[in-house]
Amino acid sequence: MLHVRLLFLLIASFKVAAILDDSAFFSMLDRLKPSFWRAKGYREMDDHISGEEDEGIDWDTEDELEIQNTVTSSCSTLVTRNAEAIISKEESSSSAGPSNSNLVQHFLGMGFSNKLVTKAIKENVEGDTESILETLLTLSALDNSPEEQSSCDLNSHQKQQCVDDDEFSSDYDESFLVDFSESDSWSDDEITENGDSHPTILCLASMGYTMEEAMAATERCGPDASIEELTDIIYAAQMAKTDAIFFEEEKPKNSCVMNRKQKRKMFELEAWKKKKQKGPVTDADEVIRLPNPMIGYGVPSESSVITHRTLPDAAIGPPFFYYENVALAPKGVWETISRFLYDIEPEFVDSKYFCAAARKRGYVHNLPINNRFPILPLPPRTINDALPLTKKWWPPWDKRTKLNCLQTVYGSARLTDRIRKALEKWGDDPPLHVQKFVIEQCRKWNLVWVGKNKVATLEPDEVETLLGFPRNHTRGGGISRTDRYKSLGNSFQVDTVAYHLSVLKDVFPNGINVLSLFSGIGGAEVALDRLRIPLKNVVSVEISEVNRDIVRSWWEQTKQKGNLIHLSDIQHVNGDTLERYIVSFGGFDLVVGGSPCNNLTGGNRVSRDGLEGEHSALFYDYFRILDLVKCIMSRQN
DNA sequence: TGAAAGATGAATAGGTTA
DNA sequence: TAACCTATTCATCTTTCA
Repeated sequence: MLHVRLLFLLIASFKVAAILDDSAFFSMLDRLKPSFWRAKGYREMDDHISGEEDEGIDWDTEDELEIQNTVTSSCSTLVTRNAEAIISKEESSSSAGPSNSNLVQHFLGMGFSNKLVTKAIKENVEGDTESILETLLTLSALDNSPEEQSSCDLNSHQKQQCVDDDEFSSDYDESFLVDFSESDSWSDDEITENGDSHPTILCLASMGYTMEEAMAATERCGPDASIEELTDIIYAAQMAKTDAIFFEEEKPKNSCVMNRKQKRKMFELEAWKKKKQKGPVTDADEVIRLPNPMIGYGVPSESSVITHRTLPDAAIGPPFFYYENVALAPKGVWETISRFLYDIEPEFVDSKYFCAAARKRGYVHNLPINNRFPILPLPPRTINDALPLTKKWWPPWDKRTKLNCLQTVYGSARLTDRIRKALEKWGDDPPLHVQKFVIEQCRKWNLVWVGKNKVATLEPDEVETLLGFPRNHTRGGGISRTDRYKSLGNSFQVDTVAYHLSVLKDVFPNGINVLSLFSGIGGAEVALDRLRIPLKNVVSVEISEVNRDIVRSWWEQTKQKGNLIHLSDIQHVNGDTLERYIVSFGGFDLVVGGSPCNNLTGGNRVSRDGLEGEHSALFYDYFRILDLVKCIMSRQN
């Protein structure tokens, strides 16, 4: 078996891209973003479960069992050793001459040691970066030749002794997910008798995944699965790990597995080379632009409608899924979301084409897009039609016909009082600067005219109506006015979502099984109900007790015939949970949800951190669960 | 103690103009 | 084409008040 492992060492020593399809390779590696691995520690399972949820569930999933029996591969030690060199402060003081300092720093930043960089530069006097890079790769391979791996290869016992030192661990903040496995029981039996292994497994191993990971993923997805699919599965399994694993991560590492940082380094290295070869990234390559007008594949009120699109192969097949978030997210966010959700192009739609309030959102889904229909009657699409009592008092110099986005916070009574007093000074024709001030405040806080010189904030029930919910949907049950605004502000615009989901009515005439993630106040459930699509089984995952109560109350008041199951924390939803429901229901027909936008929205002045943000990172749980559902369901079919 | 009010800009896109 | 202007944004934190 030794020669097989030597092969791994060689593979890891050279460009992985050479043995992979470029797009698959970069797609896979690009997913390994820092935020991806910076998920918060998982807490104990304490999901609140109602309905038919059973007690005494065995939370150890088959997936986890597979993972927990995984082992570490010695092949990735190569990169580990390089990475150790990266963070050596002593080494970081370059000995190269001043003229090369930028070059040295550049390669140091890639993760090569100062020693190797200096040597490579000396060997390439012309200073050609491409040549230096090639030399560095070669030197890295030699520097990590099998002879130098004495403490880290050959058998599992010895591998245990290959411990990442403190310096290494401290530098790699993503490393808490490094150990996919806790045991280290890789036996040579897991390589085929003749010493060969499936090429895909070799590729995965060369990327730093353990052989067990690679084999488990291959087993689950079949031998013909793409590298991208396999890495997705491995990731999903990783994310399904419980906190016990994370606590283990705080201990000194006994693994030689290439960690996320190292994988990222590899990606950066390859990406830099690719960039050099192709030149600067162009808009056409990567940037997702918002459409103008923002009508997606079409809205009821517009004549130009796209009725056909081609989905990526990985996106085809059950379940249907529907993901939502704010359109105006920081740059790169939608590219990442799209990349994770099977490279489906987002559909950006402004709900101002459905109702009287703007709501610019992006939707990634694999639903059909032909034969959509809206909920009837169509909701009013102007402020005056939606709020007819305001028409009488609307001054001619306020040209608004649409409200801006319905937010989670609203203007105060004191503000509207100040506006009234400012206007009363001037009679019917306030000067332009006063008009400008008033209009600015009205736009900012969505104020409407309710009397002479009187503006007012929207009432919660008016917000409910504008968003397509039943009046008083969020009222009562102990919820404050402030929390009503907050829950509503975080919700779907029902008519918009229903228009997209309407295609499911013919597909599931007898009802639908729904996995609703980040349910909130039940926008998806209300949309399906308003479409008259029977809700057979709904597993609703929502962290807020107040919101869960709202949905439960709606469920009872609308006399739903199906089953509603509530789970609280999406981070506790694992493969076993999902498999139980899938077996019980015969599968989920729709996975729907919009993950938190807190760290994406422009209104957040404190922590607009993108998908790395504390809340918005939960997008990866949406992907994790969706991918698990797809995998479990495909395994059952 | 909980609810409401007030203070806190930047990122981004689109339009206009020189 | 670049510079400038305008408009928009599923928010967070601290203070005030009843």
